[in-house]
Amino acid sequence: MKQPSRARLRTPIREQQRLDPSEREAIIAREAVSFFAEYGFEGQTRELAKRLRITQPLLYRYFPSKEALIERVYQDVFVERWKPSWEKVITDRSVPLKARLVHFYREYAEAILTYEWIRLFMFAGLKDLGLNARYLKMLRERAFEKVIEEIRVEYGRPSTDELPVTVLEIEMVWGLHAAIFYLGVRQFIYSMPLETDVNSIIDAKIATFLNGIRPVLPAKALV
Amino acid sequence: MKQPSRARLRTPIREQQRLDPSEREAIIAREAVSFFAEYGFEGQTRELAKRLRITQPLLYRYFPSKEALIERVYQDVFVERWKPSWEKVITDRSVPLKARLVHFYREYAEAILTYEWIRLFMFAGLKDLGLNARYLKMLRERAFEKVIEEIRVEYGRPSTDELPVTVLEIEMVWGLHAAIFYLGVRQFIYSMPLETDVNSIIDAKIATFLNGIRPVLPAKALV
DNA sequence: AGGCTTATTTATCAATTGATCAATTATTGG
DNA sequence: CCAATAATTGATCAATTGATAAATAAGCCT
Repeated sequence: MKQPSRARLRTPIREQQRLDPSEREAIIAREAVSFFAEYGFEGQTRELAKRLRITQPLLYRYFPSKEALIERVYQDVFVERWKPSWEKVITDRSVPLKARLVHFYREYAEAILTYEWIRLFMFAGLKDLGLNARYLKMLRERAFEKVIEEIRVEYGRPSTDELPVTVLEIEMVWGLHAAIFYLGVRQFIYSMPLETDVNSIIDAKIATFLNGIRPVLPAKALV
Repeated sequence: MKQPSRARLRTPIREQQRLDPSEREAIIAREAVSFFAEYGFEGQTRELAKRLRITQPLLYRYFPSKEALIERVYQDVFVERWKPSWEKVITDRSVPLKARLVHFYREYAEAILTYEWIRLFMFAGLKDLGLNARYLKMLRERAFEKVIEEIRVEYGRPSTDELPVTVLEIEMVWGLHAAIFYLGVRQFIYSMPLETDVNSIIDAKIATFLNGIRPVLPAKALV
């Protein structure tokens, strides 16, 4: 942080030190996201400290344990990156349904198709913890079920209040979700660069999805 | 470990010991598959030994290192479980195309939609090693490209020899693959039991796939 | 039965690794 | 400029963990 007051300032050999606690904490959390995404949660605290150019015990000044740091990573990646506005995008009936879905899924894909999100989510799943099930329950309530309700309305079918979402309907939405998620898996877990534009794939999948879901929608209500 | 030779034989409290080397090796390899699938490759050799009811150094009698044992696991799961007969199923033109695809994908799904296969594949991917890219290259050559060739023939399009597989075509196949694979992810990584029959999902996905791929096939050849 | 081969165990090493605590030093307020 | 606060480091602990070597003992062969 400090530049020796009277030293000739060539290349600043030493970088800053003694940061403001809130700043240091943010820096550690940010680097931890990148670090654990790369090495998994078995990544060593010493290695993380080295990347941060600090000593390993300093981590424990800011986080009581490695587990607490990992919890922070979950929070920053899986909770903070969910945008509540997406729920409004899905349900805004002043916009055509297909456009809404394209809007939502493009933005959602942009949020989760990152090295950090995809790998951390998979690491978390393999470790269990129930984090994934919890996240996907949230996703189902805030997105999947809303999508189905909007489709029901669009095609004049019974509301999901009258007739709960069926297994087949939810399975169709899962299929769309799988297609998007798998793009991330190919890139960031299999290290296979995509040869196509993500948005165009998403658009195509949504078109296929909207066609495919019609046959599995419940019959029109008897008014 | 030993059963006193003249002891009255009630419940055989201790099991056998001093197995034939080939048998012991097979037992270790089998348990290692299950063990690493559960805990990942950071699972400890002592823990594995405990599950095998043997001591940890004995593992090193049969495998020179932990890494060698992991290689064996890869071999047994990813190489041995691929059935060459599948390639004949795909290309057997005495059978209708859709039936062939259903046949292949159902059997393939049965092979990979297991706790061991799905989790080990994901663990391997996160660790890198290029194993996944290698496997998927094999899958592309032995299955994906054959599938596309058969579809081309079915619809009277140019052979993949004349006109190589296009990005859009392969992307369609990836989509089908993703749908199947993701069923395994939901079950064995997210611990979310499926509410539907796998085969019926596969059948539906194949139907959708065959519809969706028509528009992306290259134009008919000018004969 | 007895001895020999070798499968298996016991003991142990060296390197890691999460965590703790006291010493150090950068920075601020007076 | 100096002293107090506290951010940062150095030293170190205890538990793990992959691996090795010597001791033990199971079971086959004659």
